Amino acid sequence: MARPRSEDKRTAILEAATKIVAMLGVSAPTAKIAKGAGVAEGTLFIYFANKDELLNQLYLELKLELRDAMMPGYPAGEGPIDRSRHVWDRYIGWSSAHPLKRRAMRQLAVSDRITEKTKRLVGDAFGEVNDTMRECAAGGVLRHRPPSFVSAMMTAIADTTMDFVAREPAQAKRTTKAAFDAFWKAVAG
Amino acid sequence: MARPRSEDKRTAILEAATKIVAMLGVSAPTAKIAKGAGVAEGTLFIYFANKDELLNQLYLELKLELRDAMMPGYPAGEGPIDRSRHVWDRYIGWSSAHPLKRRAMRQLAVSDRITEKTKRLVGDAFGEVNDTMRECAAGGVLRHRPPSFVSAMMTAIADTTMDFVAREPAQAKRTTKAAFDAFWKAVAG
Amino acid sequence: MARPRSEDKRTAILEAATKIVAMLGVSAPTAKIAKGAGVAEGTLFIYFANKDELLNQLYLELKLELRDAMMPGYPAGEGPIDRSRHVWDRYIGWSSAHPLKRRAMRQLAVSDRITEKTKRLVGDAFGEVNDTMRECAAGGVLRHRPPSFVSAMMTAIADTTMDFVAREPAQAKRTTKAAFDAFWKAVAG
Amino acid sequence: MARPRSEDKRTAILEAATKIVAMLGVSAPTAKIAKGAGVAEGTLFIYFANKDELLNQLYLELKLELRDAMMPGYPAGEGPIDRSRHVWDRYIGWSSAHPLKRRAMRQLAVSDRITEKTKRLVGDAFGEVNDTMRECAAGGVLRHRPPSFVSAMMTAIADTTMDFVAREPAQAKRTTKAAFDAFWKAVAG
DNA sequence: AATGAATGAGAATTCATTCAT
DNA sequence: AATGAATGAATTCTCATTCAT
Repeated sequence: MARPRSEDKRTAILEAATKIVAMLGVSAPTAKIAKGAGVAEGTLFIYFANKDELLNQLYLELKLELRDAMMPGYPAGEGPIDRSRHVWDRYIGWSSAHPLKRRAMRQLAVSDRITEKTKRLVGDAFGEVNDTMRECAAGGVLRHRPPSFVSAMMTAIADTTMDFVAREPAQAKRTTKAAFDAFWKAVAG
Repeated sequence: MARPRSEDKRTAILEAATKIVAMLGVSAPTAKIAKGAGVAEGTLFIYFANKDELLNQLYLELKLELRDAMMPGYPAGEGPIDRSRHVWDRYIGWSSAHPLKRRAMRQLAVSDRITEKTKRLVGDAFGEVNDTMRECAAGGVLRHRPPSFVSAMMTAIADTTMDFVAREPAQAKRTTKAAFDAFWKAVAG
Repeated sequence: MARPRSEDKRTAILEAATKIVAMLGVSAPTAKIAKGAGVAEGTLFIYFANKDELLNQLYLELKLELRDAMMPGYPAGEGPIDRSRHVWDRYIGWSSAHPLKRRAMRQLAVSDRITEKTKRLVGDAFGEVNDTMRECAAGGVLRHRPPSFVSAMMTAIADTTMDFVAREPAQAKRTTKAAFDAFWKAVAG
Repeated sequence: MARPRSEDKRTAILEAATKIVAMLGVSAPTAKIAKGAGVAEGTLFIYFANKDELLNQLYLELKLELRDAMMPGYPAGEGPIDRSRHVWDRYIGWSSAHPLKRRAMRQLAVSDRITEKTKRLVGDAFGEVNDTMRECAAGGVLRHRPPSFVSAMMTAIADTTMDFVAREPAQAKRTTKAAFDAFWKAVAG
């Protein structure tokens, strides 16, 4: 297990892992992931000590990417509903644009292979998002709950929304609109 | 006639599967499930043709049990908020009382091993629950969405709630109360 | 393992075994044989102590049936070629009429599960057939070989013939005729 | 590059398979074959995708080896009986020298695991042998039959011969001689 | 560093046989 | 006697990980 040399290969492995985990779950064979990345089976273990480390890294990177997609352009000067809407739209937008990433993230989230440490790192990374959520929820029934609860609520509502959008794409606009209204009432109403 | 097939053993296998799947996911070995049920490895395949059938049956039974826990005592004569509250309380109550069942249900739900047929059976079984949800949502922003969407929303919000209750049991009451208020505003507000 | 009561059941098991062994080989499961015979899995072991005994009995019965099909109507008064032709025709006739029995017999013959004892019993049973063969071969190049060798030769030539007839049924008559001529030349020429 | 795939190991697996299949039939466990070859159980599946492929390859290689043993030194200039005798001697010689190979070949031939494709490849490979047989049979009763029929007849007669040689080795010479005479009369007489 | 052959501990099933009913 | 549920060893094949090249 020597020191890895190519950042490209690491990225290729993580991208292949996204696809394969999305499709086959966390029990996806490392050999398939390596093949998808265009590297040899053994090479994977140069970049990741073992499969668990790969899965944890993947989860972390996906979550960080999602976070990075949510904040830019945040309308700090606007009212809470606009700020909330911004976060919501970004979340829905990123998830719709990257269905495999979303599916992989979910598979990882329910698996027992994501360590507490990884979960903590993810929590830390979402500090800014949570702050935003706190502001949005400042006047609502959840104002005394931890901000991560509000974030989780948004994620839960948005994920459910996307499941239905996937089932009935024709209603996408209306479903998303209604779901945001519901979410807004939930946190701020 | 030979020994009759024992309902007790079938139940024991399903109960063991609940525990093991909750802990290890759908890749839980059938050998461990059989051992947990106190039967031989081969016996499992007398009661379930293969692992997929076991997983589908388990999912169906858990969902039916949850449904049966939700409806009794439904206050049909009361106003929507009370009726809604009834369903919510029952859902939270059952899930808190059976954390392993809830966890197993989730593992199964995100796996790709639950067939469309099983999903349809579950959907049919929740007809009454969905009717209730439709009534509750009649005046809210989700009134034009399918009732199963409202049900799914409640499940999502309640599941998120329970995750936080599990993390901070001291705040259970307050968290649950606030979450119900949020849910109520979301669907009826 | 009590004493079996019904000869019908024994026969049913052997008949089912013929079909199943013909189709699946000697590794055919006893459960399938029992099902084919319309009896319970355990019943098979009342009539046959174990699978090996079933297979040996089956082999013996098939061979005896074949023998019984070959001798009746034997034209003792005719010349050797007619007598030989009689045996040949009977063998071809029986095998064509009972392709499953023939196939089962072959599967059993090449398996390692037929004991020496069974083989000896079969050899003894073919005494009369062998005597006939000795007479037929009396003037030929095989006259100093054991008569069972001549029998085996006929079986080998006839089996090969039937394989080709099965492949090209349109040529059945001509193939069979030519093969008999070849056989006759081989043993008597 | 990693270790290259070793031709030695492939050969060792096929040789072990020959022994084990000869003794136990096609139901011989792959684990035993691997052990016999001195490789790990999993290694077998690097060289052969699955058991069926192993069995088909084995059958093909044995048949090709037999063919290669039959033709060298073919006395093209001699008369038909000498040419025929050459093929016969080579067949008997190879089969006597490699009883396990012969037994394995038979087990495979009667099993249902040899695909049509493999059978066709074998048939193609025996084109030259069949041509020889056609010439030998040109003046006999089988002259209008397909040459593969004559080949099959020779194989059948020779196999029967070897069974008897195995039973009475003291008579080997005489039995083989008489059997060839019989064969010659059959095809050319 | 990169490769992919090699390993062997499982994984899901199957099946001959036993035994409670 | 007859049944078929119960058993658990055996079977084929997979896969994370190691290591010779």
